[in-house]
Amino acid sequence: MDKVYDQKTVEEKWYQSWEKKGYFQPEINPNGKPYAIILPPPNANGDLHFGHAMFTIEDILIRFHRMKGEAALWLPGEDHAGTETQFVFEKHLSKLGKSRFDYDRATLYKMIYEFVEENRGKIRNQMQRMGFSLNWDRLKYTLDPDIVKVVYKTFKKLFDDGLVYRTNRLVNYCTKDGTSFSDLEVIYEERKDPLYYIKYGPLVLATVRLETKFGDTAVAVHPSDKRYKKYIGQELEIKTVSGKTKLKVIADKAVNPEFGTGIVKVTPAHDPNDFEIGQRHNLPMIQVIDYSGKLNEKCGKFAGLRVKKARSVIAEAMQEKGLIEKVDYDYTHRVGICYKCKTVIEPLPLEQWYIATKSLAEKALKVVKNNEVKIFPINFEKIYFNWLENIRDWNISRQIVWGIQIPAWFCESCKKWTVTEGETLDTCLHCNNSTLKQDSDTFDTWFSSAQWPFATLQTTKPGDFEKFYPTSVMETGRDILFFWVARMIMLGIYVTGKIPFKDIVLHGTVLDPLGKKMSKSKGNVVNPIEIANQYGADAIRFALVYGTAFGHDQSLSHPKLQAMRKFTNKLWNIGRFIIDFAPENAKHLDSTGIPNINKKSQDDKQILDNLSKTIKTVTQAINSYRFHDAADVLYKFIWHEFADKYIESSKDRRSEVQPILEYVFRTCLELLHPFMPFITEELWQKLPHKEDSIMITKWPETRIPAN
RNA sequence: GGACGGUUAGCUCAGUUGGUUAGAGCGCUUACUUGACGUGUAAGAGGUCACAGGUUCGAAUCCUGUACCGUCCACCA
Repeated sequence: MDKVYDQKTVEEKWYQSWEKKGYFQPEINPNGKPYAIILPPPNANGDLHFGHAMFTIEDILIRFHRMKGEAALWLPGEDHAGTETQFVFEKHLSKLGKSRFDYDRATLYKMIYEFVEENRGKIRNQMQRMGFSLNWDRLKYTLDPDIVKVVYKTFKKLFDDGLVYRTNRLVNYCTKDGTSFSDLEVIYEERKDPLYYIKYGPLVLATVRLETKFGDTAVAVHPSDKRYKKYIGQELEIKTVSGKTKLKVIADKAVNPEFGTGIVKVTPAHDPNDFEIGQRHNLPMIQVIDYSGKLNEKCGKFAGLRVKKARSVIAEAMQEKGLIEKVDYDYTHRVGICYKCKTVIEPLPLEQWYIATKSLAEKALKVVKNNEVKIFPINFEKIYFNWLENIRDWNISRQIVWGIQIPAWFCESCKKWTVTEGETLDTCLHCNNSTLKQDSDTFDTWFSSAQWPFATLQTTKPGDFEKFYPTSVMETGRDILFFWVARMIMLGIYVTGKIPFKDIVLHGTVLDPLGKKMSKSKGNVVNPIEIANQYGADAIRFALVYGTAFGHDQSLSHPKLQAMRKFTNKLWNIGRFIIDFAPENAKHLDSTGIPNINKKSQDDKQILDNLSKTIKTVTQAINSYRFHDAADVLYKFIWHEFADKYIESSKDRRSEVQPILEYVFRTCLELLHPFMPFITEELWQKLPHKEDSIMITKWPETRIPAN
C-alpha cells in the first residue's frame, strides 16, 4: 500500500463493478422489506451543482438500509424542466442571432429536444463520480411516453372531477419570456419608483402606474371614508392628456384610506386588486398593454411604447397640462419580477387552465397533521401548513413549446373544450363538427413533477408500484417544499388514494465560502465535481454532513474539506498499519468474524465496548436523520479512540491483538461505508471478509447479539 | 405586516429531553516524531455561550422582551 492515500485511483475503481454485480438493484435483497427513495430529478440539460451534491444524504440512507438487508431502491430520474430549458435554449439561439419566433412549433420543439439529448447523460456520469448508488436500470425521464401518458390521465381525471377549469383572469405574465407563471414563480424586489399624485376631476389620487390609466374603469374610495362620501356613485368628468372622459366613483373596502389620498383608480385588466374590485362591481376590463409589454391602440398617441418608456412620456405630457399635483420620488414598493430573467411581471388577462386546489390541500394538510407524513426538521411543518391553508388555485398553462402539450381541444363551432387522455381528436364530442384545435400551451413542469413518485413506479418494472409505494423518504432542499413536495402530496393522494412518501427530510443550502448563495449571475458557483477531484468524493461527502447540524445552511469550507481529506488519509494509514505492518506470526480474524483471543486486557474490553456504543449511536443517528451526529461519533471514535489510544497502547502486544485490530477496523469501515463508499470498500477488501463487497455485508448492529 | 433560522474560542461550526472544570476542526504556542499517517502524537493558551429580565438548588440549554444577520410568506395602488 502507498504511504499516502491516492483517492483518484481508488475512486475510479469501484463504481462500475458495483453496478455490474447488481448491487444497486433492490433485488439484491429479494426478501428484505422495501425501502425506496425517489431521486429529485435534476434538469436533464444541466450539470451537477452543489444542491445535487446533497444527494449524498439519500445515498447514505440507501446504503444504510441496503446493508440492513432491506430491498433498497433509489430511483433516478431526469426532468425536462420546461421553462428553464427553453430559456437556456433561447439564450443559445440568440447567440446565433436567432429567436424562438424564427421557427414553427414543431421545429422549435425538435431543436430543443436534440439540444437536451446532447447533454443528457452528462449529469449521470457526474453522479456516478460522487458514488451515488442509483438503480440506473430504472431511470425515468419526464418526457418518456409512459410518463406523459400518466400525466395526461391525471389531467383528464381532474377535468372530469371538475377540479380543472379554464378561465380568464389576470396572470403573472413575463413579456420577455412570453409566458405566464404561477404565483410561486414570481419573486418580489424592493424598487424605488415615482409615486404620481394626479388630478382626476375634482379628486387627486396617487399611483405609480400612470401608463395603465387608459384602462381605468372606475375610481374607488373606502365606503366609510368621510372625505369622499359625497362623490360615491357620481360620475366624474375627467380631463386627461387626450381629451375628456368619464369615470364613476365606487366604494370598496379593499381601498386603504391611509394610502396616498385614499383614492385609487381601478384598472381591472392590469392589477390583481383592481381585478377583484372589478368583479365585485361589474366593471368592464379594458386591456391597454399587450403581451409584448407595449401599450396598445387604446392608448392613442402613446400606442407602441413600452411600459417603462410610456410611464415617463405620459408623466411629461401630464405635467405640461398641469394634471400632476406632485410627485413623491422617494416611494419604495415591492415589484414582482420574473424569477428567471428579472423582467417586471405584468399582470395581464389571459385564459388559462387552473387546478382547484382547495380540496386537494385539505387532504394534504390532514396527512401531516395526523403524522401519516412526517417532516424533518419539524419546524417546517408550520411553514407547510401556512402555505396550504392560504393556497390559491394553480395556473398550470405555460405559453412555451418545451414540455407536455395540454391534451385539450377547442371547438370553433360550439366553443366548448374537450379533454382527452392524449388521443388526438378529429371531431368535436359535443357537436360532431371537425373544427377542433388543440390548446397550444404546455403544462407547468411542476404539474408533471408533482406526479413523479407514482408516475415513475407505475412505469418501471411490474410490481414496483405495489411494492415500493408509498416510498420511505422524500429528501430534498427546503426551497422546493411548496413547488414540489406539497404538490406531490396533493396529487399523490388524489390519484392513488395514498400518501406518496412517509418521511420528508429537508436539507439546508450549501452557500459559497463567504456565506452567500451560489448563483450564476454572481459568478460564485462551485462545481462539486472539481471539489471531488481535488479532495476526493469521499471527503466531499463527509464534509457535507460533518460539523453542521442537519437541515441548516452551511458555507462551503476548504479547511473542512482539507480536514476530511486528511481523515481519509488517516483511515488509509490505519489500514496500512493493520494490514501491511502485521507481524508475520500474527493471528488473524477467522471466518466467524468475531475476534477470538484468549486473554482480553482492560484495553481490549474497552475498545470493544466503545465500538458497540458507537455502532448503536451511529445507527440511531441515521434512523433519526441526525447525520452530523453519526459523522461526529465516527470521526472521534476512529481517530481519537481507536488510532490514538488503542492502536498506540497495543503496539507491544501487536501479534496477539491483531484479530481485534482487524475486527474493530473492519466494523468501522462498515459503519463509515454509507458516508464514504469508495475508500471503505478498498480497505475492507484487504481485510478478512466473507461477502463479496462491503456494500452487501450486513450492517454491524444487525450482527450483534442483543444482551 | 406575519413566520422561521442564526448570534458559542481568531475563523468555520457542534452542544437530543436543563446537571459536575462549555467541545471539535482550522489557526496559534511548546515538546516529541521511537516500527502506519503529503505528517502524526502529547501538552497548552484562548470563550461575560448577542443583550436585559424571569423560572430553578442548578440555564448556552426553558419562559418573556430587545438588538443585529439571513431566509420565506403576504394583493398595499
